Amino acid sequence: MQRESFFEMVYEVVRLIPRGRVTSYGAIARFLGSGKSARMVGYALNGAWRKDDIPAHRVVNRLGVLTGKHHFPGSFAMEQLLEEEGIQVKEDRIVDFEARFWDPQKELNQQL
DNA sequence: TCCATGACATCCA
DNA sequence: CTGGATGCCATGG
Repeated sequence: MQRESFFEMVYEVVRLIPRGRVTSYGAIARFLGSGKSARMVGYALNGAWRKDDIPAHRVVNRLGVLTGKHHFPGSFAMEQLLEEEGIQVKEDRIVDFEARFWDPQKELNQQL
């Protein structure tokens, strides 16, 4: 029995994303389980904005596009938050996405 | 239980 | 580049 919802699991992973790094919905989905779908991650992040602990701006789609910037509370732009951490954003896309990419499955596995 | 929705991922035209 | 279709599956009505 899952004590936390799928959302909570996603939130935990997002919280672990290092500053100045980004990850994709699909990566998180694979990390949680091959059976999960990236859609669920996006769906979960949809409720993340309610929690100020969740750096949802570090989560983008597989192309590094800020697909969810439209869903942000409004005051703060996704790009602004990203550049604040040293991440360059150009045309709603993350510059050097591959270099900035943070794979939970890989990175966390090293530490564990 | 069925139906609709969704911040995705892939494939194809 | 755009747009449509399909797969994926948790959540809510």
